[in-house]
Amino acid sequence: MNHKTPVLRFAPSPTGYLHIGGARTALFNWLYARHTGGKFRLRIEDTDRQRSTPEAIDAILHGLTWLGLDWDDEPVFQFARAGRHRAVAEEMLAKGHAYRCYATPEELDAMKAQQRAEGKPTRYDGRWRDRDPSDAPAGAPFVVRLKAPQTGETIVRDLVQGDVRFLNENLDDMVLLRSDGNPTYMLAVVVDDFDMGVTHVVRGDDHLNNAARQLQIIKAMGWPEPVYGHVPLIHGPDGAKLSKRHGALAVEAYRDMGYLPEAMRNYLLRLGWSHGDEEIIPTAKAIEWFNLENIGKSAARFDFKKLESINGHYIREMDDAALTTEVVATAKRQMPEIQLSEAVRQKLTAAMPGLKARAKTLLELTDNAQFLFSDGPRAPDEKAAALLAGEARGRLGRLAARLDETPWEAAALEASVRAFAEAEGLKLGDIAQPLRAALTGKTTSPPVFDVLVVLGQAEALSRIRAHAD
RNA sequence: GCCCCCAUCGUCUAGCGGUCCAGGACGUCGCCCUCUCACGGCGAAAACAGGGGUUCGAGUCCCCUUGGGGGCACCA
Repeated sequence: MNHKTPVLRFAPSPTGYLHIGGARTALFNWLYARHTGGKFRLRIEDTDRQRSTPEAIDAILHGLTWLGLDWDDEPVFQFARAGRHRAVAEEMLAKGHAYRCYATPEELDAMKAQQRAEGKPTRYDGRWRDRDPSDAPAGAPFVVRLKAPQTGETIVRDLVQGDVRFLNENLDDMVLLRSDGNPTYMLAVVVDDFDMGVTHVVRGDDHLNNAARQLQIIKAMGWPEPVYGHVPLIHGPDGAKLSKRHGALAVEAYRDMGYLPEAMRNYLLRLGWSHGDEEIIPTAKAIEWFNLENIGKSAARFDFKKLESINGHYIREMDDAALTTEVVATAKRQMPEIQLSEAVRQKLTAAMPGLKARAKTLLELTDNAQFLFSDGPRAPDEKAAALLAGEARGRLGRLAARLDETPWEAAALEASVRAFAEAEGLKLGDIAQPLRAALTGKTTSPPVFDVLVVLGQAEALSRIRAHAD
């Protein structure tokens, strides 16, 4: 192992949004870089010209930014480096570590078909490996293949999975340069990692097999081996592979569902990494504690319930004013026409201590805060309407008269309502619930005396009288 | 088909040969608090996939089976 400052990288291919699995991989890389004082770099693997789009690049960058994962230096765009990749292929050719293969696609198909028919594994048989270059058909297209070792084994020393051994006889001579002169992924990754000085390759374990092949190129070039860490994939709630149907959403979908970036980081970290029994791990602690050794070896399922619980925790921890800003932003996103005045913002902030204990997401919080969004009587929902029927109207009317005389302060209001209940021979709940319904239009809310205070006397009384006789 | 990885409560996990009749968290179910719903507190049910070894002793090491997952392109 070397003693240079670690350089980590996240290398998404811009063929879609940043999904939750990629987000976690990015998080692990970022945490390790921050933990060690190393670098966290980005490389956009845009060599698939058909499927790569600028929109996807944008989505990935925005996703990372929302998650709070900042990167060092400028992102590297892989396609722009094709020339360098070609040069390395040439160098390998010159050193005898690679050779030209003139087999046509049809020929290779036939080869594979026969191997299958014979029940043998389908592998390139090395038909051009030792052929004299003068046999080459003049002017015919060719690919450049790695002259891979045919005996012995390639060992991936993985910090997560341990030593993983591959028999070289099972790895065929892979293509380095396509017949159109463009590099393959295997070549490009190795060259870029080397040029970027990448010391630690942390990525999904769907790349574990690739690591062996990439190692063969690295060895042929005599380059230093990076430290590998292949992280298990995340599965959907049903245990199946993550798909759009369940969980493989763009990270920004989580923002839209009302999750906080800090909560996402905590949840994602805990999904596959542990530090004893610690569950609540704020980012500062995460940076302090993170290591590659404690990454779990098995795939994890995504569990919204736990995410919600952690999100609720961070909401409760969050500053009231900051939360108000989030609520306003959420309300605007949901109801673009809404105008929330400075007065409303102040009420929201004042009510926030009571509100935030009752919400697990920003969506829920915003929904529960709606009774503060505008003045005027509330249209009660079905359950609230039931509480406002019958005797409640008369009681509310008499209560309003009493409240009119009460100092507008929580303790005094509570004393007043309790006295009223006693005078009417009621339990506190018998009047508090209709009161809540009149004030908020709902059957649940923060403590009703706090609601009275936040609303202010005039607004509160007007809402009560709207449902009183 | 071939190669590779994985396997502790429903879920995420702790456990790195004895201190584990297996601990924490989410969820679930009780109880307490209480003006509602939450928050908070207390408590309960709930797991070492199966079979062989190794060892005085195995959740922890080895092998097999089973079950999941990933990879086998001139895609990344």
